[in-house]
Amino acid sequence: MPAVGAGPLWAPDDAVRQRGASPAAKQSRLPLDYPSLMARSASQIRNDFIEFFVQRAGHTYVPSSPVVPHDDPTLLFTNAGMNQFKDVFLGTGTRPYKRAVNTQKCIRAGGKHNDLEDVGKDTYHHTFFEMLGNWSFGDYFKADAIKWAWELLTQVWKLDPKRLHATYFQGDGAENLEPDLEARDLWMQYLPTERIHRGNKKDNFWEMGESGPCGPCSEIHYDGTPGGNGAALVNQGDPRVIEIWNLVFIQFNRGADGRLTPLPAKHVDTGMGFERIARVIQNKQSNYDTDLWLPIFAAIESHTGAHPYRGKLEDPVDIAYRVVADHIRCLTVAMTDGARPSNEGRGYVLRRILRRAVRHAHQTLGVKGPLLGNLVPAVVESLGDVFPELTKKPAQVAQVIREEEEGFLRTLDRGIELFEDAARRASAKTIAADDAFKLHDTYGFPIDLTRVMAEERGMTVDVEGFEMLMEQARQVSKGKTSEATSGAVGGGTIGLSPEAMARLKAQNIQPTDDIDKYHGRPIQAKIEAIWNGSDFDEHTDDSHQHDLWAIITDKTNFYAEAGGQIGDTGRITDVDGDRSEFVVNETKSFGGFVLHVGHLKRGEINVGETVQMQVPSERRSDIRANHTATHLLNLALRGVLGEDVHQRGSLVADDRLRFDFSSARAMTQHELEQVEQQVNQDIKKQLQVHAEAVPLDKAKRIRGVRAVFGEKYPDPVRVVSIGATVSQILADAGNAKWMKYSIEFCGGTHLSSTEEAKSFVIVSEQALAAGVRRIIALTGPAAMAADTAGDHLQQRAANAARLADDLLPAEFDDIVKLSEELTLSTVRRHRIAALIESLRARVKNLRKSAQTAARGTVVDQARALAERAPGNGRIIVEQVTGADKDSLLAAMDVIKAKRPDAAAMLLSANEVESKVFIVAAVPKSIIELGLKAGDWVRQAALVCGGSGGGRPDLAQAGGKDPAKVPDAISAARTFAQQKIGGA
RNA sequence: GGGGCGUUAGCUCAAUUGGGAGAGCGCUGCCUUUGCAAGGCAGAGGUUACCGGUUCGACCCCGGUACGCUCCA
Repeated sequence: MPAVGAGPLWAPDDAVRQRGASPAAKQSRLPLDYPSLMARSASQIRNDFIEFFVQRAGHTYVPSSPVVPHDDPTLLFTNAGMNQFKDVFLGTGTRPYKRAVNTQKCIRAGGKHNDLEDVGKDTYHHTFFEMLGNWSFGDYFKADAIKWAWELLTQVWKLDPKRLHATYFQGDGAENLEPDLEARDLWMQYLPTERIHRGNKKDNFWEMGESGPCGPCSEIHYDGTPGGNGAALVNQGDPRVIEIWNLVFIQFNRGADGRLTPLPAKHVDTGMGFERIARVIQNKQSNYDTDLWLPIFAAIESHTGAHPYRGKLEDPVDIAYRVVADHIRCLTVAMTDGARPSNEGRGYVLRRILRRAVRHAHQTLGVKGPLLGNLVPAVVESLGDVFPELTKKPAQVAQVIREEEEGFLRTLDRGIELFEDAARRASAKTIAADDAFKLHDTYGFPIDLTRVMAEERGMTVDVEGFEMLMEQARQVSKGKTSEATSGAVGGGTIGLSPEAMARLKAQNIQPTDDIDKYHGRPIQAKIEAIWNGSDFDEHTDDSHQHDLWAIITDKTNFYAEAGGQIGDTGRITDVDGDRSEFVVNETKSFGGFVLHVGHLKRGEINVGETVQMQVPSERRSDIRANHTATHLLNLALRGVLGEDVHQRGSLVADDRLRFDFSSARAMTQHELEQVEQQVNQDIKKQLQVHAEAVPLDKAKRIRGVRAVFGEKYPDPVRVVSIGATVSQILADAGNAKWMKYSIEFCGGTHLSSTEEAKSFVIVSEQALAAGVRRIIALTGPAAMAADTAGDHLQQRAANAARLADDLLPAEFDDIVKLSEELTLSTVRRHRIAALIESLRARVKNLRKSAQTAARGTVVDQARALAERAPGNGRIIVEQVTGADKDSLLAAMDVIKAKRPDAAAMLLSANEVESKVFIVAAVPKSIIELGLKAGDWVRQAALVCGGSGGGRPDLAQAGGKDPAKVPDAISAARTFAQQKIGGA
C-alpha cells in the first residue's frame, strides 16, 4: 500500500491510470493536509469520496442518474447507486469504463423500501438520500475493494480503526454456498478477528431481485458507543453501532429456476449512505445534526416562526423540522427530474410525502397557507452544486408544490365537514370505526388527524376497528391482484433471460449481425438457436404449430423493436420457400441477440440450417414513412413552439406515429396548423434522408442535434439527417444553420426521400401528464384519407347552414356524429366544430319550438275533451294524437285545472315507434273511493303490452301495441267504473 | 395492479321504492326603495360526464368508458 505522506493524499495507483476527471476535481483540489477532520463539511466529505476513487484508483466519475427511472418500469424510484448500471450486471449493456464512482440521488418511499413513516421519528431515516458508491465492472474484485475502503476510512477520513468492524458471508447450507473466506482473510490484514463477524444470508448475501446477478457482501460497521466496546451490537439494529458501507461482490447469477451459476465477469458494487457517513465523520448523534441541513432548517425557521431546530428526538417541533426538511428535499429532487404528484404510482408516493410534510407544518409549526414551495430555494442552495439540474427550473418546481399544497388544504377542509357529520352520528363519544375508515379510505382524511380532532372535543376514535377494516381492505386488494396476475397468461410473447443469454455466449454464439435491417431486402441467414421460452431446441416442426418460438440467426434483415420503432413482422422460410414457413409476429432484441418470435406454420426448422428471411415491404415502408415524419415533426415543433420542446418518448408503428414532448400548455389551433403545414412542406420538398455512424463526442458537437434526455447512446452513434448529408454537417458542426435541419441520433429505418411520406396529418394533441403533451399523427394513404374525409365533412357542415328548417336537425345530428367518429386532422376537426357551434343555437330553437307546437296541439285536444265531457262525468278516458310523455303530462294539467273532480286518463299511440303512452290523474276524493292512478294505469297498459305505475294521484305507463289502444280504453273505463260505482 | 367515492343550471349542492329535474347564490328584465344595505315580481339557463343494457318508464338499477378525488400494493 502506498504511504500517505508528502504529496497528494492519495497518489494514483501505479497499476491504474486516471481515466476521467470529475467535475468536483476541477472545482476544488483537496488541501495536502487538514488539521481537523472533525470540521469537514458534508460537501467536502462528498468530494473526498469521489476524488479518492477518481485520483487514487482511476475511477470515472459518473453523474447521478435521475431519481425517476425512465427506462425501468419495475422501479418506482431510483433506490440504489447501482440502478443505472443494472444493464451492465445483467450483461445487456456495456460502458466505456471499467471503474465508476458517483453519488447517486436515491428515494426510498413506497415500494419494497418504504422509509416514509419513519422519517422524523429517529435520527437516520430519509425519503431522499445520497448513496456514495464505487464500481468495478469485471475489473478489480474483493482485494482492491476492501483495501480502498479501509484506506479511505482510516487514512483519508482518519476514522478510529478500533471502532471499525467488518462482516462477511457465513455461507448457506440450503443453497450449497461456501462461506466467503476470501473476504474474511482479506479483512484479517486490517482488523483483529474479534472485529470480523460472520453474517447470514439475510445480511450478507445481496440479490438484485428474484433472479439475476447476486453475491456475498461484506459490510463495514462503525461503533459509536462511548467506550468503543459495541462489538456485540453489530447487526443488532442498535443505533449506536451502524453499518456505514456495504461492499457487494457480484459473482453469481440466479436463474429463473433459482439455481446459482458463477458469472464469467465478476463485479463490485458498493454503497455508502452519504448522510450517515457525514454524521459519523462530523461525530454527531444524528444525521440531521450535520451541516448539510442548515440552509433548509434556517428556511423553515424563517418561514414558520418556530423556535430554532434543537435536535431533540421527542420534541414535536424538532420532529416536524426533520420531516419537512427531509420531504422537501425529496420533493424538489423528484420533481426536478420530472415526477409530478398524482393519484397513482410514483406520483402518488410524492403526494403522500407532500401531505405528510404539510400536516406537520400545519399541526406542529402552525403554518396556515402553503409553505413547502418557499423552501425549494434552500434545497437548491444545499444540493445545487452536486446536482446542477436543480438550478434549472426551481421556480416551476416550487409552483407545482404550491398548487399541490393548496389542493391538499381543500381536501382537509372537505374532510373536516365530513368529520363533523361523523361526530354528530357518533354514539358514546366514540367515532365509529367505519366512519373513520371511510374518512381515510374514500376522502383521504388521515387517521391521526381524525384522532386529534376527536380529542379536541373530548371524543375518541375506534382505532382498533379502524385497523381491522384497513387490514380487510389490504387483503381484498392483495387477493384480487394475485388472482388477476395468475389468470393473465396469454399475451403471446417470449423474451430472453440473462441466464439464457449467458448460455448462448457459452456456446460461442455471437450477437446477431443486424446491419441488413436498414435495407430490409430478403437475405439468407443461418439458424443459430431455437428458443421455446424456457429452453433451447435443436429442431422443431409443424406438430408444434400453436407453440410460440423464437428463432435466433447469425444475421437478420428484421428490425427489432428499439428507439420507439416497433419490430418487424415477416416470414422465415427454407431457401426455396416451398417446404417450411415460420411466421414472425414480433422482433425483439436482448443483449444484441435478435429474437424472431412467432410460430411455425408448416414444415420444420433445424439449428444450422440456412433460411430465407423476408420482411414485407409495404409494412416496412409505412413504418419508414412514419419514422421520417416523426423527425420532421420534432423539427417543426421546435420551430413553432421554441427551443424548450424536448422529446419525451415516441412510438413509430405501421399505422400511426405518436410523439410525446415537454410543453407547459396545450398547443393552439394555429400552432397545430403551422406544424402540420411545415411537415407537409418538407415532404413536398423531396428532401433526401441521410444516415451515418459518427463518433459520439463528435456527433454531440453538432449544433441543434436532437437526442432524447436520459437516453444512453452507443459510440459511435448513428446520426440521421434530413436535407443535408452527415458529412456536410460534420464539416461545419458548430454552424447555427443546422438548427433548422432535422438531425437526430437514431437507429431506426427511414425513407430515402421525404416525398415518399406523401402527406402528414395530426389527428390528436392531448395532455399526457402535467407538462407533457402527446401528438398522434398519420402519413401516407391514411393521412390522405383523413384529409379527404375532412374536406367532405367540412363542406357538408358549411352547406347545412342553408338547409330548410325541417331538414336541418337530422343533418345536424349526422354531422356531429361523423365528426366524432371519423379520423380527421385536429385542425380540420376544430373548424368543423366551429361550424357545428354556429348551427347549434338554431337547431336547438327549432327543436324547442317543434316540441312546444306539438305540446300545444296536445293541450288543445285535452282542453276540448275537458269541455266536451259530460258536466258531471267523473271518469274521462280518451285518446289524443301526436303526444309523448311530456305533452301528455302538460295536457293532464289542463284537464286537472278544468275538471278538478274527475279521474282522467289520456292515451296516445305512436305507430312509427310502436309505442303507447298513458298518463292518469285521480283527485283525492276518488282515491278515497279506491281508484288509485297507479293501479288504473297499469290495467290499461297491460292490455297494450306494457306496464306502469306511479303515485296514487298521478301515474304513467307505456305499452308496445298501438292497435290495442281502443281495448285499453274500454278496459280502463270498466275498471274505473267498478272501483267507484259508475258516474 | 386492486378497491372506495364522485361527475346534475355559470357556481355550491338537493332530488324518498325507478314515476313531471329542484334550491341557494349568480345572471337578465321589471318594480319598490334609495343615505347605505337591500327588498319584491318575473324570466332565461339542463344531452343529469359519455356509451350500452334492464324496464312501459332510468339522475336513480346493471355493465363499460372518460375525467377527478382517495386508499392499498
